[in-house]
Amino acid sequence: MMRLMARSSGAELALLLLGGFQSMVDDVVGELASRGHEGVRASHEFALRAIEEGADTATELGRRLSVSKQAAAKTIAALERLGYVERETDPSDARVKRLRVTARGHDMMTLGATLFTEVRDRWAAQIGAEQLDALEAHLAQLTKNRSAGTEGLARLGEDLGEAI
Amino acid sequence: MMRLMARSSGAELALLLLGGFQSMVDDVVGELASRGHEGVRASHEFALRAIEEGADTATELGRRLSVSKQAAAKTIAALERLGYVERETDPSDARVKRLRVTARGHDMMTLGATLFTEVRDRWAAQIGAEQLDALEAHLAQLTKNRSAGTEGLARLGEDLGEAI
DNA sequence: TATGGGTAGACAACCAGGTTGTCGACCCCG
DNA sequence: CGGGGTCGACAACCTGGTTGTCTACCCATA
Repeated sequence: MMRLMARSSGAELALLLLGGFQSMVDDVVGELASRGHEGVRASHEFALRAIEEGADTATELGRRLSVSKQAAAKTIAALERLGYVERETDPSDARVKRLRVTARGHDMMTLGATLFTEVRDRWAAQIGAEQLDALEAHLAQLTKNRSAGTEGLARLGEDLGEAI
Repeated sequence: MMRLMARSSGAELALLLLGGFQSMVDDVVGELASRGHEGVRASHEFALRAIEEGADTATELGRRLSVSKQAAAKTIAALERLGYVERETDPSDARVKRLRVTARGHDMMTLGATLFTEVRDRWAAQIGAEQLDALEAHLAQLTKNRSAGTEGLARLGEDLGEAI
């Protein structure tokens, strides 16, 4: 029996995709930390963006992120602790706690977006803008039948379990 | 202030990479489950491969996976429970429990590798083999300075935390 | 030969981020 | 005015990591 069986080319590709993702995220999160946003995780950025885009209650955030409302509530608690969102009871419906992204939250979102784009620009410089555009387009095509948006993030835990 | 701020193109790319990874893994794990390997996670496949390639003790597996030996021990326990590895005390060093991949373990690894490759082949059919090769080559180039191998997997939890 | 330093693995406590289930408060419709 | 559905809180639990501590063991050296 042969030892050291070659890693399948498919698995290689999966690892490469994961590595690319990790690389970007590590970079952005690290830079974010060094610019006054310690403790933030990429998930926070995505959740914050969802809130800003209208998911301004725990239940709705859970829906957008494809996660239970309890899980969303935990994320919100973290966001609140870090000063990125504020909660206040909706005057027109005493059941709901309305979420509002704070100024610091907006700062973080903006900086995060910028940092992500900077990484992408660096990549473009490295392999050529056309190549990177093509890579992105192909990836979009290959995953277009699945929910590749922010919702996908929610299933990361699950997929990670499966994936790591 | 404008609402609905566009997602940064960089973040978009990160999400695409993650989506691609998830897509492959979901596919493979699902197929594995339907072929007699229920309960296996992609991490198991990677850990098993590391064991087969020589990381045949808990401590060494931890090293390869960039994870604590305790975490490696938990993975090994899962692998053992699923019947993919066996442990026995090393006759020449009573401290170590030597790991051995079982026949079923080899089956799973082989099938997993095949399934990953099949997904890759499907992708090649979808966007063209040259395009996929180029995508892979570019990704490899972009991540070549980081440990893009199996070790990266271990940090998934961490990165996920950061990333989701 | 005794002893002590380093290593392997077991065990416990803990944490993060998910899950489900239950509950009280509340809205709104009939 | 009463009841069904929704919101958020709380509790218990799971998974897959972490650190710290402990015992058993190997090995080198005084």
